[in-house]
Amino acid sequence: MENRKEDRKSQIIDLTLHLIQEKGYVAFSYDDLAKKLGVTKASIHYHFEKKEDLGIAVCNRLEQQLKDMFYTMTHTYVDLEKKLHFYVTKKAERIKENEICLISALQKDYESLPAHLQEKLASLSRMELTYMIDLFQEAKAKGLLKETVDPVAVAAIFLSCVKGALQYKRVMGNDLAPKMFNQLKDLLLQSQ
Amino acid sequence: MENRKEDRKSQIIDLTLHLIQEKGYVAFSYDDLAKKLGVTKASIHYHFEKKEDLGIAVCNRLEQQLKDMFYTMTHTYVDLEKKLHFYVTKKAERIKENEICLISALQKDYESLPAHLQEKLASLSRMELTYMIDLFQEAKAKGLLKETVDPVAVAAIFLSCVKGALQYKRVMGNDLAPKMFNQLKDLLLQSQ
DNA sequence: ACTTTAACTTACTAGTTGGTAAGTGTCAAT
DNA sequence: ATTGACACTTACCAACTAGTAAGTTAAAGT
Repeated sequence: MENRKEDRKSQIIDLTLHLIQEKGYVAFSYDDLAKKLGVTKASIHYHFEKKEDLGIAVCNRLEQQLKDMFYTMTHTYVDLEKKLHFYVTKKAERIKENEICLISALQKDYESLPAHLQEKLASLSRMELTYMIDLFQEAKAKGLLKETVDPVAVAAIFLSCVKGALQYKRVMGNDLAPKMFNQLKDLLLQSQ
Repeated sequence: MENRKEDRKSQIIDLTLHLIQEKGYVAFSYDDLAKKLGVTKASIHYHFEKKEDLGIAVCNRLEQQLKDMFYTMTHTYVDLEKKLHFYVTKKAERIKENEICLISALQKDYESLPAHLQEKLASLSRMELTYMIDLFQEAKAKGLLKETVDPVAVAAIFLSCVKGALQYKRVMGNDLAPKMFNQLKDLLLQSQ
């Protein structure tokens, strides 16, 4: 059957996602995967011949997740304030589960990445920022944001804070992230 | 002479700083150091027996740099805007040299770090944030910031943006970072 | 019954990693 | 002249890395 193969492939990608979050691209190994799946290293190489192939598969999965999330966000809510709130809480949930942003996790090993993966990752990063810019642009057009707000700048600020909050959580506890996002809400949203 | 030894030690720490920025703690090796210094690997082990020892020396160097910088910042300027501007431009200089924040660079490999280094790094990270909180607290007391500003939250937001800007520079070019910091200035400072 | 294919395992290679033991040359102090 | 510390080098080691070649097993297709 066709899906048996796809199941195992998918399983490997899932596991790799978690391992990259935990250790990064350089530090995770085919042996880590093999041991956790109860198979041999060579079996992983059968599904993904080179580490780079697996890395690209992970990036594609990430791209799909990002697209799905922004699709859900823009199509399940009409109200733009709720769209933003959806994104913030969705990301905030992951902070509580100790899930570091995967794009950040890959970005840290950028210099050690094969060229093809570097490009993939750069385009992923641009994509995420572009989605965010669109969102703030739309929100501003509807008068939800303060007049002085530049959508490009706040998109970058917002994403930096999401990624930063995840890092600070480890050393500063759980209270900091909500404070940060409440503060951002106060600073950005038009008070009525 | 005493300083011959300290020179070489210092030289190794300097090089390690750059290598960690480039590749991270896990990915840099004693062989990298040895080749760049034109000596053998064993010679590096003579100065820093374990990789962890070198890691701790790097953290201590970092701590001193951080203390020096905040000392300079708080004692050469009175105005908060100028203090922050000093901090941002100091960091911005490093952006141009493709130097990402070293604390961030180490933080990304957190899970792979020896326990002692994890603690050292956590305290370094807390220290940086605490300095920043003090700064914003002082500024708020002087009425420079908006009433709704929480010093703890904005300190974390500001540092997240500094670290985030460094990462976005690679994929988004040089224009984004200034936009982010001008926006933050607009959002935080009391307009008159 | 035969062939093919997917999904492996066994057994390996070559290179790199952090780390060590033992020896070498240089130099300053005694 | 001898000692002793310093800053190394040579020559290792065991563990781990990505990656490969060849053989195995089970199931599906013909």
